[in-house]
Amino acid sequence: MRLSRYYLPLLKETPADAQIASHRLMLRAGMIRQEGAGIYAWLPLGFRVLKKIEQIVREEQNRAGAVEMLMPTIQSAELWRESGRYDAYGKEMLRIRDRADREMLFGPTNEEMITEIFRAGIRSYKDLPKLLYHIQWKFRDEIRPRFGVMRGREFLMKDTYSFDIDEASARQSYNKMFVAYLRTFARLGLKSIPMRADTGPIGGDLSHEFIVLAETGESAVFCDRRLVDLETPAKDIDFDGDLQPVIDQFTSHYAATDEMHDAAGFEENVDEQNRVSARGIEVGHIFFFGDKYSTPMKAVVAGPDGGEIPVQMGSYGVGVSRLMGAIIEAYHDDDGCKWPVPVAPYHVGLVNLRAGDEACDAACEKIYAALEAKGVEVLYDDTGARPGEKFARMDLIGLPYQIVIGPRGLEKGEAEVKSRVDGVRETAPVGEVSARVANAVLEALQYA
RNA sequence: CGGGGCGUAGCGCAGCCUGGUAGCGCAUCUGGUUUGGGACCAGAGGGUCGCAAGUUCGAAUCUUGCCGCCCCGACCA
Repeated sequence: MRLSRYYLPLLKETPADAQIASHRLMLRAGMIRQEGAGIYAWLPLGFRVLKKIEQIVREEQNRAGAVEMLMPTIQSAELWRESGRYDAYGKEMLRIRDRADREMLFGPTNEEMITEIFRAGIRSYKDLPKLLYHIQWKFRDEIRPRFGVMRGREFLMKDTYSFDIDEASARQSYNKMFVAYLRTFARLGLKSIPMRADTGPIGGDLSHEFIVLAETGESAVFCDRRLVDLETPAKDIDFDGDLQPVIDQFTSHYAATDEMHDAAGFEENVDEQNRVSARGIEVGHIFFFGDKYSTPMKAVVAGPDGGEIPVQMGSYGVGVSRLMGAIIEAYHDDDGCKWPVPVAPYHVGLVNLRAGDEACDAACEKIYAALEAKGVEVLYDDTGARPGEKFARMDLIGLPYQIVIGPRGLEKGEAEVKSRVDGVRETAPVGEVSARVANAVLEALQYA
């Protein structure tokens, strides 16, 4: 993409409303624009990152055996009356009416709808288990939206729903999502820590929040350092095999958010040097809730003996748009974002220091074409801006690699390559620079 | 929802207390000089002062109501 054709409204000054780094940088780097309290438009640069996060989430869901679909954002009140949540949900639910004065709502989640869809198509225990998901915009009329996309009212969420014949089978579904989440967050460059979450009135131990450690996190968290060092399950893990050992590994050490924290237990069970007290961002939440919806909504299947059995359900959410904020919180410095390659809006920023100069233009065009041919995504700064401004904005938007072409270097046949993550700058022969950078990018994408 | 604050040019702000020509920096446009870390000179354009009502000869400024946004707390991906 040529910057001259792009829409990239950068802000030189720090927006007064933005309190945390990710919000500030998303506004400054022209990735989002606020359209209302907790409501954001996704500008081209931010949209690309959002789509990449979404795609990684999708790939890991598919790998775990979940099946993608898409449910609408608008739902009817009728459905929610069946589960009893229409009245219970309160003011967080945005309620609207259509022209016939029918009560509708903008979905804050989809348990009711997926249950309705499930019961319409499944009759027998032989058709179980089922694992369905979608990635769709949600609206929750939060009392206090804040921190940009970290707590928006409208947000993009991946929500999966599991349907099983009994609790043992449901646990396997739960474990699949548990492993899928560990892999998803790792691929996004994040260290996530599963923490036992409050299961509410249902009880049991089948609810975990996935927390990313970050100074600006909304909740205080406590965990055992050994958890942080555990290895992410490999991509060839057998999702239909016994996942329990992996889950046990990740749940055997102390980890709790402040509402579940037991200070005495923490000190008793965790050596002092392994105690981590930090702040975290909740990026995922998995939950088993049994027949909470299937019984009132009559989502039943015929069992082996012909009797009706309410299905055992679970739901599994990932805050896709929130993840973007979490990634920036983890990867930035004073100058801007430092995108990990897999989610970077473009892999390479090609900086033409003297647009209009024949030699510079020609060298840039050649590199641009060579990189694109290899599948490397390039944002080519072909504008007439001054060098200082070009450097500053490349650092701000934080593409992993910058290739700098200027008259000074060209005289010696050299290009400069800067790695945004570590700030290391190297020179390379102009003829080799595209191959060298392409290799680095493609290697970083291998992880998947 | 309770507490605090803000709304003036695209962005960041001053002016308001003490009513009287709407201002500054950045950005934008034109011309010129520049060009390896957010340039310089000269000129120009751009404003329903959040909305409405009231007080007044006169309101960005005072009063009332409404709307929007931000921050702190209880809830959430």
